[in-house]
Amino acid sequence: MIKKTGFAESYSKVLGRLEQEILDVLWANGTLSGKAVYSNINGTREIALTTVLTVIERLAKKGLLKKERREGIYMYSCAYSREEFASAVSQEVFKGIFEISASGASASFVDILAESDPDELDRLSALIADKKKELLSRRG
Amino acid sequence: MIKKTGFAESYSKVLGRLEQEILDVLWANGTLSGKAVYSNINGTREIALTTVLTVIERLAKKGLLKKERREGIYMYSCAYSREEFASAVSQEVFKGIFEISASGASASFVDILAESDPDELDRLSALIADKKKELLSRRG
DNA sequence: CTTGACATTCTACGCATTGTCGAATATTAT
DNA sequence: ATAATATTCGACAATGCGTAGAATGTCAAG
Repeated sequence: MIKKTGFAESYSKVLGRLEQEILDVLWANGTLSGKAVYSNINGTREIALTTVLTVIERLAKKGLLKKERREGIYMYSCAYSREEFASAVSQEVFKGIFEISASGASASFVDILAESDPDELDRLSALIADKKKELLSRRG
Repeated sequence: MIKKTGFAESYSKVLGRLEQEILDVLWANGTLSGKAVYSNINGTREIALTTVLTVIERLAKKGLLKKERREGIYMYSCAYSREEFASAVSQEVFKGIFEISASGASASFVDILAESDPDELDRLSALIADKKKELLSRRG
């Protein structure tokens, strides 16, 4: 068991709230106009159109969204799938954590994975098996 | 293989540079005065004493450092071991990433783990097996 | 070609976090 | 008490995110 420390919450930030919402909407819907994204989010909470558009633009500028003009208006879509995005971010985050301590990380990973998506445990086992084979064949 | 995306670096930040340096010095040395921490870091690069002290204070305020007066001056030490810290931060970070995509995260985790510490793969297998048992017994 | 509706961009503020320090204050030893 | 040393305070810059009004651009109908 791992102690409740209270300090760690602040380090969990991968995406801001609105950024996350925007990506979620686009992952769910494929390609949408800025206004359509806004409509989705505004259905849930009060927010100004320009707020959503501003953050959409920032995400596009960062390369997370594709922007293309279609029949007069700009349409946005995610530049990376959920999985691609999670992979890329994970790589960096994991590197950072391993720099602190590799041993502490594995245990936490399994704990949290089991909590958030137990079925993934099997898939993870398979991934490890594959990776081991890969390593062996590379050496042998 | 995972594509180089370029956007992910910014999301890897767990600690700021100076924060990390300070914790590293204290993890390596146990308990030190602020000035001693400063000396360690100043040996590597130019920095003002007060800069180091300020960040030390912030870390202490966050609960990451313990502060106690000993023979007239304040001494600092890490409130958590490297492993504890990595665990706690990992938990939060993993939660955040799993919200995006658990499968993408697993793949990356294995990749990076294999790269940075291949022997940990076996340990990870064992952890998964244990966790599965744990889940089964909890249900059954 | 002008006008009005709608789309897009610009600019800017607030807040939080981190790095950076000098100045002010407190403590201690002589 | 005074000088040296230790500690705290307040400040500024840079960055990132959320927020949104103002300004500008686009385009079709009249």
